[in-house]
This record gives sequence, C-alpha cells and structure tokens, in this order.
Amino acid sequence: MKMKVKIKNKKEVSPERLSKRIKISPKNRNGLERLLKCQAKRGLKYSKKRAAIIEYFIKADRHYTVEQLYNEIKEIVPNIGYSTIYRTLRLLVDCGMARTHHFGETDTRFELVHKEQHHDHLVCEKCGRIIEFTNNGIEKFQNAVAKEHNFLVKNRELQIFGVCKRCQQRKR
Amino acid sequence: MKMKVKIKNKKEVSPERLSKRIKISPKNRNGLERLLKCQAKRGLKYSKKRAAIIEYFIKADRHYTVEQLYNEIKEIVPNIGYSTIYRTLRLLVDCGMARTHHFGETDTRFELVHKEQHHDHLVCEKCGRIIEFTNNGIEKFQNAVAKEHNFLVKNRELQIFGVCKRCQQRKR
DNA sequence: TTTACTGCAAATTATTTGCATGGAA
DNA sequence: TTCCATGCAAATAATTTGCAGTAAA
Repeated sequence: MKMKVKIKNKKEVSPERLSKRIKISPKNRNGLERLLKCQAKRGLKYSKKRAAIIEYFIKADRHYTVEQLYNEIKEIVPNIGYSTIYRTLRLLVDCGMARTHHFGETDTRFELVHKEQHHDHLVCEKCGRIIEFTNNGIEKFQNAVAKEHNFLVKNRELQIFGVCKRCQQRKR
Repeated sequence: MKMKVKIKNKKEVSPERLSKRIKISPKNRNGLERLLKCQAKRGLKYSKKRAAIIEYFIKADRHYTVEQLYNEIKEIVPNIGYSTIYRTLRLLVDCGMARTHHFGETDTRFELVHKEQHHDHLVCEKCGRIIEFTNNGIEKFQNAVAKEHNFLVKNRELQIFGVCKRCQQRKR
C-alpha cells in the first residue's frame, strides 16, 4: 500500500504569461481559467515546456497514456523528460482540467475535461479506439440505484468493452 | 508498455483431490467445476496451499486486494508467499472463477464469480465498502448505446463512487 | 536574487519471473 | 521418479521523488 505525504507551497504569482502563451479555443476557456487559478494558488511559475505540453494535450484532445504523450511531445520539445509529462498531467488533474481512466490496461489514461456533460466510453479491444457517449437513461437508472441504497454519489465511471464498427467490418 | 510471452504446458492430470479437499457450498459448484477443468487442461497438480487460498477466497466472498488476502491467509497458512497468492488468483481469473477490478485504486481487486447475473458496484470512498447491484434498466440503455454505435459488446464495467449510507450517518 | 522548473537517476509500488527445493502423482 | 508448486530474491513496469543545475519573476 502506498502512503503519501504532500507538502504544498502556496504563494502569489501572476500566471498571465501562461494564458498569453497558450492559444486555446473558447470551449477550453473555463478549463484554462481553472488551471490559472490553481497555478496562482500554488505559486507556480510560467514554464515554456509545461505550456507546450498543456497546449498540445488540449489541442489533441485524446485519451493519452503518459508514454504516448511523451513520444509525441518529444518531437516538438526535444529533451523533454518523462517526469515533466507526469508532473504536468498531475497538475492538470489536480486543477480539474484532466481526468484519469483505466480502460482495463495497466497504465493510466488522461482525458481533457472540457465538456460540461458527464460522458462514458466505448473501448474497442481490437484497435484501442475510445468512443465517448452520453446517455440520460443510464444516468437516471444510476441515480435510482443510488437512492435505493441511500448512497451519496460523487462520481461514476462506465466502460463498455468490445469491438468497434470499423474493426468488425475489417474482420470479414 | 509491458510485453508478455506466455508459455503454456498442457498435460493430463486428475484433479479429483482438489475437489475433495475444497468444501464449497452449492452456489460455487459450477465455478469449481470450471476450475477443475482448467486445472486438468493445464496439467496442474493438487496443492494444499492453493486449495486453502481458493477455499478461503470463496468462503469470504469479498473484493480482495492481494495484500489483504495475503495478510488473512498467512494466519491460516503460515509461511505462505506473496507469489503464491498472485499465482493462485491469476489461475482463478484465467479459469473464469474470479474477475479483476480497479476501483479507482492502484492495486487490483479480485472478485469471486459465482453469480450468473452481471452486476456493478457502489464504492464507498470513506470506508471502502463495496456494494453490488444489478439493474436491468442500465443494461438496456447500455445495449441501446452500443447498437447506436454498431459496437459489439464483450464486457462492461460500471462503478459509482461516493459515500455509503453508514458513512453518511456517521458524519452527523 | 529568489524560488520554481527540469532532467536524470534512484526510489517506490505493484506485479511477475527465475531458480533451487519440496511435494504430489 | 517425474514434474508441478512454492518461497525467495531479483526483474519488470508504472510512477514518484531527490538533487543539482536552469530559468522565470
């Protein structure tokens, strides 16, 4: 079992530079604002590499493994280290700008939080494709189940594993 | 990324001893039969320790971490090693007698497969309690979503995280 | 000039595997 | 006797952290 002790530094620093440097479409505006607040609260400085990672991650908008992200980022930012990717993604998660999943794999996948709506995933076991979906019916029944058990819902995660349309066609 | 190469030995051996030694209630009968077939197919021998682990795991019928199971088993079978727990649980999973989950934790939890019905979990973030439930409505909507996407469903996993009834009451 | 950021190597955690030895068939 | 099962230690995999040098503010 893993035990963690976290030491947090808090200090005021203006994060304007980060917001100027990162070019983001409007849909990510509020996510970015959350990030800036979070940075300010922690007294983080602007950093070229971190900004590059965040910008890339936001633009790509995929369900990344650290390994995948590392491989793609290092083409743009040579000399980048694994730790920086890990640290940046952890920051995004802590700020609520990213979310983690384990789609039946050993390593963690990071997903950008930019939609207001909760969504779930179809995970293709052949090609690894991940398809997002939202379904109100499922949510309603989940709430009903929780109520039955007097369970206070904080979060939920649903994955449907199988074979996507494309891979089914490919087989024939 | 982890790469695996598995070498399998197949040989005929009678698994009668295991079935005699493990005392199991009727509801686990078919699970046990699957296990015995699986053992026979692989040419596995009977083993006192393995039998003890399996029997304990079946009787307890909980969502075990390897660590938890190890700690409890070693009281009964002194001198047991972690590897044996790992190897036995892997065997159970391969035989379809156990299933793994990651309830937002880093380590794997193992669950006994003894119900015919698929079920999902309410996971209490305060006390770690895991409550199983089945809900046909959720399943129907899941199937509908899959059909919409022409997705061939192989498996599904739903977790609802939050605070259980007991822990909510405790807070006040 | 202070203090955060980064890469690297070493540490941690969860899990698996090689090997010598004990035990089942 | 044969060959699987086990414990232990070493290996692996994913992730985190310490540290010394670099770069923001």
